[in-house]
Amino acid sequence: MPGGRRRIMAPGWGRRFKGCGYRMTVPRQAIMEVLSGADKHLSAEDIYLEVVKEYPHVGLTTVYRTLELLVDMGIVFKFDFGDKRARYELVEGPRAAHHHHLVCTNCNRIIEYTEYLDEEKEFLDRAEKGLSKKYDFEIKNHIIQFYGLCDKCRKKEK
Amino acid sequence: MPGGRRRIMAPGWGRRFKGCGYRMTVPRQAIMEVLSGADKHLSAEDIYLEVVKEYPHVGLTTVYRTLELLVDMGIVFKFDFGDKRARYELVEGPRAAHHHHLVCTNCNRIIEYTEYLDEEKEFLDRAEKGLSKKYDFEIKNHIIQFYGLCDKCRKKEK
DNA sequence: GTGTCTGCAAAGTCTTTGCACCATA
DNA sequence: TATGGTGCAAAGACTTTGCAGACAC
Repeated sequence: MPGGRRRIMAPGWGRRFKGCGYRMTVPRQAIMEVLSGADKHLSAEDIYLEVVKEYPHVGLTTVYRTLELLVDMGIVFKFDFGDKRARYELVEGPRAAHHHHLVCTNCNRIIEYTEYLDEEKEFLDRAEKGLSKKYDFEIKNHIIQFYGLCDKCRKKEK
Repeated sequence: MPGGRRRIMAPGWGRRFKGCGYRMTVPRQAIMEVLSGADKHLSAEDIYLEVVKEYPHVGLTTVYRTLELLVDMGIVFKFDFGDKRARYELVEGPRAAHHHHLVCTNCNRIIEYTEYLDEEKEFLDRAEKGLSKKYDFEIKNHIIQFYGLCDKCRKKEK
């Protein structure tokens, strides 16, 4: 379901893995394909279910291990939305336009938005520059999330 | 340890609980005191260990249940830093100056910063206003986190 | 007195680990 | 062939649930 029928060969990844001292394998290839074709952040289980359709022998453990690898390599970003399962998303990729999230604290619905990115960029550039200098901290990524009630839950509360 | 020896009576809370249809009890009072005296975001267990010092009969379950209540009431904010345990912090309170976090993805150290809040406010005000209108979303809170490597971990990596 | 709250123990959920076998380079 | 990778099952960590007894109002 996530990623649909698309088969994307994700060609450059083998090199990327090798460059980091890792091997390219069938499960890893499959996971990269799912991530490349995904149109939203996926949980480990989402990815697993997708991979298993084509490669039934692959285990959930491998998905977790590969995701950890990908996060370490900086290829994938890991999100926490407050429900307990983590979500994963390609840092850069065909559809990985930069975006942020509105998280409904009642029903856990997640709305992505891409507005205000210019204003954001201006603010973030300044903050990142200043903070990394002041705290000697190498910033690799950031997250902005707004929490509150989505339209449906607001209506219910009334 | 978190919160030290301070005993803060947190007087208004009883009314707040009642106002929401809940009762003020000894464990709840104790938890509010710990949160009020805390000088950083605490995990459920941190709070539990602190409460138990004074009220040994209180259970961890009650801490979890109370925190959930407090989050629902909008009194406490719940953070996820990527390690799996959630952290809690009073939304407003004696020392709850607004701040954000730098999270080291290697050692999980968390650095709070309060710089750039003016620039941030400007950007956030505009974004909040626009987003809540566009998505009919009632924004109650927000989070900004930068991920990367802290000074110590940068040195180690070299 | 009544409905809420609490503690304990047990269950649940997501994630990680141990280990023997397998596959990539 | 030598490591690194994999799957399965079991363990682990944090959090939630069930239930009888206790307490606030």
